[in-house]
Amino acid sequence: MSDTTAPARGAATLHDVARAAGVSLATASRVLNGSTRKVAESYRERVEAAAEQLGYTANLSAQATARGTSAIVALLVADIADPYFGQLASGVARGADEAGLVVTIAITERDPQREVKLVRALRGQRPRGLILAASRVEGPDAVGLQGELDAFSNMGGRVVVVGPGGGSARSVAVDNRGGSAALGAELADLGYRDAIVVAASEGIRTSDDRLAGFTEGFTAAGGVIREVRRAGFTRDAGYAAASDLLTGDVPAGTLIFGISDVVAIGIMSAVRDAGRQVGADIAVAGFDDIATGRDIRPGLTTVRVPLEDLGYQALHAATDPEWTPGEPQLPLEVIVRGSTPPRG
Amino acid sequence: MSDTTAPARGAATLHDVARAAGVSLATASRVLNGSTRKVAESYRERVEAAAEQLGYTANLSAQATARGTSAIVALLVADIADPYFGQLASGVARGADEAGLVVTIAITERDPQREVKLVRALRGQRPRGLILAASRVEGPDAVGLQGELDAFSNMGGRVVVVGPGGGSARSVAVDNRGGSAALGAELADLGYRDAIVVAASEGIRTSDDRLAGFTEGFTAAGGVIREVRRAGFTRDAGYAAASDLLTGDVPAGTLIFGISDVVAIGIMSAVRDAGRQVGADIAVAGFDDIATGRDIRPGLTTVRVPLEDLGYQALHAATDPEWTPGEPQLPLEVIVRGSTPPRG
DNA sequence: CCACGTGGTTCGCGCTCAAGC
DNA sequence: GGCTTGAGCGCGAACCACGTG
Repeated sequence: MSDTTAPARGAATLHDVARAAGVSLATASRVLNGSTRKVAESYRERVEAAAEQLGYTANLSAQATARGTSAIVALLVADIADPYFGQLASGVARGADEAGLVVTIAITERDPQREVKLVRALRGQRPRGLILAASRVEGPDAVGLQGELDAFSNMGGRVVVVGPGGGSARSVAVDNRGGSAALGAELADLGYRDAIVVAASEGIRTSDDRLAGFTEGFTAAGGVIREVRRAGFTRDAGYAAASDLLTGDVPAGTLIFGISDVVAIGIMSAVRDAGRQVGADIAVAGFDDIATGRDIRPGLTTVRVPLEDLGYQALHAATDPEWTPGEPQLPLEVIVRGSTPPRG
Repeated sequence: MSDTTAPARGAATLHDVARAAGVSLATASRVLNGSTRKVAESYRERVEAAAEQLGYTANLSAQATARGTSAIVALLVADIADPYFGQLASGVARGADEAGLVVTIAITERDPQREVKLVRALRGQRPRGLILAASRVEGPDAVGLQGELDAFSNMGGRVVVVGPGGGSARSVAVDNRGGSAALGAELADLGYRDAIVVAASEGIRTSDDRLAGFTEGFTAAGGVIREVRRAGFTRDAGYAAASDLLTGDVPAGTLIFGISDVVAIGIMSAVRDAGRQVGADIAVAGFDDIATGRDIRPGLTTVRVPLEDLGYQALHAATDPEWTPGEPQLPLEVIVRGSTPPRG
């Protein structure tokens, strides 16, 4: 008469379940945590009942050490409160859930040094995959990163970069150049002739590509890029850049293209705070189509990128053994809203 | 002449490091992963050098099984793309980072059944703490949840509920009632007399408290709640409720209070799509003060709750052994913006 | 001879998987 | 065939074995 059904301090172990069911550890393991081998129905039922009754849940850490591989995917973003990363993370989470994986998240705060440290720390978890959603994998800042990333790869983990990839990592990319070229062309068609671009620092591929594409599309259709301001990817950077811009002489009818929607929203606020009007006076456009762009007035003209799908694809790139780069190239779409009314 | 410095397939283990440094496992363990015991400087250096050179990082899973406790905190949110949860998660992540913890995140999609499954799955990780940011821990839906939560507690994990807590779980709460009472009073002072509230279902504490508080503050100052509509916590729910509302007769000067900013933003869009104007015509107010509320026009009147701090506190509630409920009650502040202009 | 301080050995954490009966 | 036994995953923490004073 042993105290079999004790709720126990500290989780029930597989051992407890096996004992309660009167079978061996291996048998219990087979029925509860998959295996190719079969086990007789009668045993299976007993084990399942015991597990249920003890509230057993496999200890994933132990499983991971025993199996040598974990069920974890790590996600690295610059700022989870930023809607861009939020939507992306949504897709990652959905995919992970479907695949029975758990996602751990870390925030770089856009600090390359911090990012290196985080990758190193995350490596400790031996995740199956690592998704980098906000990093420059090239350039001088990335020197330490590459080392960590390689170490991660050598460990058997898969590295996925969202955006322009580099090196051995898989990458899930968006056609930034093509999308902004289409945006530029469309806006020129609407009658805009003078544009200012608020971009990030040179060397940041996403920014460079969007700038290049926009320039291409806009000038080809007869527009002129008056100026390129260097800011960052945040709302406040956009606000500051535009505020500064507007202390100078910006004629009505000028278009300001923010390198991302978040930046563009900062620009819109700055325009208004400078006593100007968004739309007919100063037009604003962005890139990404975050949800907010739909609810602000005037609506924000932008290029829609299916962010959630992007995250979903990143997850699969990180976990599917056979995966071919640039699989389903995500469809981009120019969306014209009130922030860029047609210009006579 | 053994192949000591081999980069190795599959991560370097503590064993590798010890061998490379010519010491025992225990010594290597002592220098790399804390211990009360000392080890001679000469050994220490050799171990550290070897670890550095092999790119060693402790296997957290193995550590967790050996120690019997992990360095993980689990976070459960309804939707990570929702700015409310995004900002909250930001604070959780910051606190975790400071404490050397890793956070794993899961999305409930506001589905109670799903939530139960997730808690069970997360339990497998044996996290040190579990933060529930979006759940009703009371009511009929919560019956299964409570069981999982108890199991989690019995395992030695700490459960923290963001919002009105229940049962044995710690909770980090916001004074929803007081905040919305203040908001109601302030709006009545501005001259509003008729209000419609778009809330969530009855039984959801956050919604109930905000509704009760608002009613209290608004009526005490002479206002009248004309109607309470039941929707949900999403932008689309707010939009739908308000659209429906506006097919009926809603006189100018009416105030619509959305149970959260996200809902309020949906309401604003619906108001506009119905051909009405936000502000002097139909006034709108929300709760939370998400970042977007500052950038839309007119600005959204709301109650500011320091969401990031809330997340930060939740993390500490989940990890600090000595922690007293309702420690620093978070300061709330009514913020009046253009969506509720003073009414003659 | 007995503390003490420092390094090594060994067992076990909870689990999986290959080999045995 | 179906189940069990046993070895081992990477690590931590007792425990033991020395060498000093």
